[in-house]
Amino acid sequence: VTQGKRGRYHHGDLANALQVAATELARKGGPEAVVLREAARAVGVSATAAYRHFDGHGELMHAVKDEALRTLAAHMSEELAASPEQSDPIAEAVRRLRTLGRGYVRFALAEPGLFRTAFCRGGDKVDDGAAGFQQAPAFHMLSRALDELVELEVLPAQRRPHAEVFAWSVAHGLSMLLLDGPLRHLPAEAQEAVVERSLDGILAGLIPTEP
Amino acid sequence: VTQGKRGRYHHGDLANALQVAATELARKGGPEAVVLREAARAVGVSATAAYRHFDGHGELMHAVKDEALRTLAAHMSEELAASPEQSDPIAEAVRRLRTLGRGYVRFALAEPGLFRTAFCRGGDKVDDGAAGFQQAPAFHMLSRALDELVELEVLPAQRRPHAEVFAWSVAHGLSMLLLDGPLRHLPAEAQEAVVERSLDGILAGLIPTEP
DNA sequence: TGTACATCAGTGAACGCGCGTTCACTGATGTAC
DNA sequence: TGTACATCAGTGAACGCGCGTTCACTGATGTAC
Repeated sequence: VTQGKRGRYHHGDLANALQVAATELARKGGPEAVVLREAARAVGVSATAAYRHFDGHGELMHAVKDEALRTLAAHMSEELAASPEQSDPIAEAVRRLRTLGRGYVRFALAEPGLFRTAFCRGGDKVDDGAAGFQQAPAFHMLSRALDELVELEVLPAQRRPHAEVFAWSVAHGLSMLLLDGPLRHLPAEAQEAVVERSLDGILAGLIPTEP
Repeated sequence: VTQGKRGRYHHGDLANALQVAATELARKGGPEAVVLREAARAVGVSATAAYRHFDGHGELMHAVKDEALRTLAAHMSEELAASPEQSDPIAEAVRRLRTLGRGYVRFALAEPGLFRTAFCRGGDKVDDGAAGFQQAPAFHMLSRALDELVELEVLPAQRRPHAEVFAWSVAHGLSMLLLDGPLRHLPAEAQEAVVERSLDGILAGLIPTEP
């Protein structure tokens, strides 16, 4: 695709450009800010042009949600890569689970617009079935960390079923409460304390410990 | 206040009537459905009349959020009263914690419009400080149940701080994931399983158990 | 008990807004011969 | 290599919508004397 030519009639990559612009709107203003006309304006194209590439506002929204979800997963991967690996395999598996959870909440706090958009209502494809979420990259990372804990025999096998949902619920709920909920005015240090305590709760909820 | 006289010029209880109507809109359609003009229409009054009693849409919204929160707390209380009391004090405290959590999630699933409205953005008073949420009735019930567990020495005192936030996060996150999130298409029985497993997680996360 | 008048609680018309979407169109591109 | 023409990817004007809010107003209520 040629590029750089200004003012050319055929954009060449409009679908992509619109999605990028719309995602930027979401980043700055959350799901309500994802406005088809404004994305077109940002790209320098008439609103109508968007209809060549998206079925309408709903489809554009869905594309943005997808990208937000991918960005969340990428952020979690990065945090995983950034924190030092442990030599002890158990400590390493635990570290992964913790880091994944912390990455989730941190992303929510760092990119509230994208996070809200990723989990807002509407803009769903009809065909995503009951278990489609299991293909989500973030979910997959979480599953692998939990499987590892089972293999290392620190997470008892009978606690394995639905463990993802439990861990996910903690991270997600905490994110929402800190972002838009009753915890939204907590000072930064209290926020951190609350996050770490909740991560403790995930681990304690999964890994048996003697009193 | 006299009532029953139809078509009288002075309503007598307009503020209340508008709040009830607006809450009903929220119940049926979530926060976006809370429309000042529609609430006025439902009461049979001009839109302008609402401005005698509310500063505008934001204040009406705030009133609805407050009521939704109170309804959630009431629902949790009811579930508590409905489930049989245990004679063993420890079992009883555990049952309370579990029932509270289950009541929270069940309310979310039974009244999605109110639940979403209770936790939507916007419509906040400026004066609710950093710790205002601790006065919320639902939070208070949760705190009491946790205090009881400490007194009975099943919840170690060093785990007490922020325990509310952890428990709340599980219930809230699970509710959101089931309602609008990736778990939204889970069949009913899988939903129940996931709820119970997550409640297990709350308890295991707080109460030490030997392997 | 009656009357004047301030105050309260409504009315209805109007405004501006920006959205998503449709319509008939036109300029650019690429392919067949 | 040139030309005719189908197709593709844009344009710009227009529509209807319903919202929150403001404005000047009027009917009802209650109080002072």
